[in-house]
Amino acid sequence: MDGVEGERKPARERILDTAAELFYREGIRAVGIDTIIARSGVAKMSLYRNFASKDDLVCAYLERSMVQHAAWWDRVTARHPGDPRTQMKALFTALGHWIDHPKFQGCPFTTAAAELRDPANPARALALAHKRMVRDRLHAMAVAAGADDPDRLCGQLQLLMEGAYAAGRALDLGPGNEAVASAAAALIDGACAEK
Amino acid sequence: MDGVEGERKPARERILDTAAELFYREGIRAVGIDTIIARSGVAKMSLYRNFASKDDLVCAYLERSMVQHAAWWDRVTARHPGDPRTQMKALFTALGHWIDHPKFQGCPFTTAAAELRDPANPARALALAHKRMVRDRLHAMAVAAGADDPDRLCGQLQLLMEGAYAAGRALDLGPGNEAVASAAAALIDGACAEK
DNA sequence: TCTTGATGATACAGACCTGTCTCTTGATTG
DNA sequence: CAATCAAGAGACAGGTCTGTATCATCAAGA
Repeated sequence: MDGVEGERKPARERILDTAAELFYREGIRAVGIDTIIARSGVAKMSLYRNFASKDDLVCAYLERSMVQHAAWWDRVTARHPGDPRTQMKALFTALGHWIDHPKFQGCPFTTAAAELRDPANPARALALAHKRMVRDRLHAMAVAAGADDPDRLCGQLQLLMEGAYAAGRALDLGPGNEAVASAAAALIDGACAEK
Repeated sequence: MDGVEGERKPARERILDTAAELFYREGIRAVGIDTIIARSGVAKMSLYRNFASKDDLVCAYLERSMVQHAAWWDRVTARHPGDPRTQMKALFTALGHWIDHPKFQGCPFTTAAAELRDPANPARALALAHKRMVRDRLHAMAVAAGADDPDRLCGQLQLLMEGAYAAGRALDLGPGNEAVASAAAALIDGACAEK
């Protein structure tokens, strides 16, 4: 309970930490239960006592990623309170930096959806739900920023966001850093022109 | 002996047709050799006589997709000879329409790269080579269109292109059709304005 | 007719994956 | 000390996957 520094984390957390890192870096289908077991130093039964199945573990990984993503979003926008236009630009600038990070491997939700095509897969449903949430938050910001056509700007920005995730290290393209921020600024300024 | 008269549908072609459809629709890792065999009505040994391995079949699928993509690109740009600016816009308008097609399932190369993370995988190398080729063609068009900063415009457009592929049916987002064309037009006009 | 080559059908080997079961260890608590 | 319970270790079952080997079929041509 008291989470002392020297103490080992509970099995469930070690499993989830390891699974998250491996799923993100190597892909969900490419990482087997046995690998997660070995890397987290946990018995197989400890995994299946904490998670009903691999699918369940994947869902836990995505749910935790959603929480982390929301925290990142809030952190960035909180730096420009009451200024949605600058908030939007700041999100894309931050995204451009994240793309250049050595650990960047694309969007975990987009990747999960690409790997898990079955519409009935609960992890896929989570990934789609996350994208809808992002869309809603972008739309609200576009409205708050006074865009002439918030739907259009929101759609354009989400295209750009997905493109930034796809074109990063995952595809070994050149530095997307500058292009992300500049494209977002061009679209935002174009859509919020004074009239 | 060598006289390759075109027989109606050699086994090799039936296999490649079936594999391409299944790989694209359901994913590469999700489709097994046995499924391809059953769906194309071919013996397993006929597959392995024509393709050294599943990896080899995946490469053949991607290589054929590259040819088809290049043909599509040429078809669209040929409608506006000598007008690179309109050519670029036409490419994104066409892309917006393709996204709404019922069979659209994202970019086959991006998906392949997402599924096959091993840097040594030859199919992954093909996917990355394709993206570089697209980048080069876009860059040449940006130069020809007289963009102030061709590198920047090229980067922005490729971000947008990847975003359009990712945000289509694969992620169940709203109609990207209009957003794709309008965002491209905004970026292109913005980059070629002062001249 | 006999040969030859391509293809279909099927069994099988070996590897890997998920998920279950049993046995043991070690820490906490009465 | 004794009881209890979470967790480690590892065997195992049942399935799927890739790739190989064997045998049967069928058509074309000398």
